[in-house]
Amino acid sequence: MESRIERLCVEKGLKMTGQRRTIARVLSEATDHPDVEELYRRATTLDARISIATVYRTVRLLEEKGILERRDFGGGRARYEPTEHGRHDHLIDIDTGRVVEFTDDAHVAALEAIARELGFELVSHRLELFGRRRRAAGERRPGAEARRAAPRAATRGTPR
Amino acid sequence: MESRIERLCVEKGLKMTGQRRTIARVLSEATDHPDVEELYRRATTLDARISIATVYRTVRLLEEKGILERRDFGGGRARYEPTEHGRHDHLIDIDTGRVVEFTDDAHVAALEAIARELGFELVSHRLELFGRRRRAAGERRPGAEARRAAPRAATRGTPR
DNA sequence: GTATTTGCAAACTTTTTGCTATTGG
DNA sequence: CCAATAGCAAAAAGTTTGCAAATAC
Repeated sequence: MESRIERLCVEKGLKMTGQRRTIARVLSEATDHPDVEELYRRATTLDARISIATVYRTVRLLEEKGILERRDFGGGRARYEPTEHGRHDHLIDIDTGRVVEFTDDAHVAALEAIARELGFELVSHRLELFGRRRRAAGERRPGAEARRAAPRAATRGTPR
Repeated sequence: MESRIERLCVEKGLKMTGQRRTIARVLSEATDHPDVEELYRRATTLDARISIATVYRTVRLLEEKGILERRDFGGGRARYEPTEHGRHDHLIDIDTGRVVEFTDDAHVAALEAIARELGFELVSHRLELFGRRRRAAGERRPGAEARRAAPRAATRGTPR
């Protein structure tokens, strides 16, 4: 079956190689925000003859075509997600790194107003909230070290 | 004269070497958001025996001490600015790359509400607006190519 | 059939690090 | 004096690219 992303690729007139089909499928099935290495891992599970260079070239191409969007949640790696119709922003759990999506309908208007006040027309925006899970009374949260480390998501040279 | 950043360093008990003093001064005098290479350039103008490794180590240290804040405006390089008392966000002119600062007092409350609704306590946030200068009627704006290229600020491998 | 795409490995950019020499307090 | 820091050059990590072989249309 043809994946959603594959359909979009065809619509854009892209030549559909086996590799692209596989990557498109991985992207269509993803509900998170994988980085290139993760995409590569998932893709090679389905088809071993895909190189990481192809994954890089493909995400770049799909981004240029407006099919994918590149995100940066800190940590030095670009992460990707399919372009959605409904625009949304992200909240990152600083203890676990988990990403929660939310929409900010009412918000965008406020942002537009801010931009206009500064003499600009708002083209796009990036809003990321960093938060900590609120626990019920008495509930304990993860170790203190994690709490110290998390706020600055992994500095570049993090060993795997 | 002791620069503002240098004073903060001393307060934090940091050993003030000549190099750090120079970098602190450069940071204190900056009104923009320089990346490491730019800091290095400015610092070596004042004192030639500063290595780029020291600049990297210093910004990292100052960031850990809460004296500096790391920003990412796209383009693959981290940019730095002294921690301000008044919190502010950024609007990036997608035609010129110029960064405009603004405060969003009323906004933060709204963000906190969003986080709370999702079950989180807001720790920090990142808000960047990307906009285009609004011109008076009849005024022309920069070439169309620039407009196409700008939204994705320079991909990694940009030649100097 | 031919223009595109792939794999591979090498190059490149940004950032970190090991080691020795230097220096601030 | 001695722990902390600097310089240098090499290593990492992420990403891009040149080129020959493979492939979609």
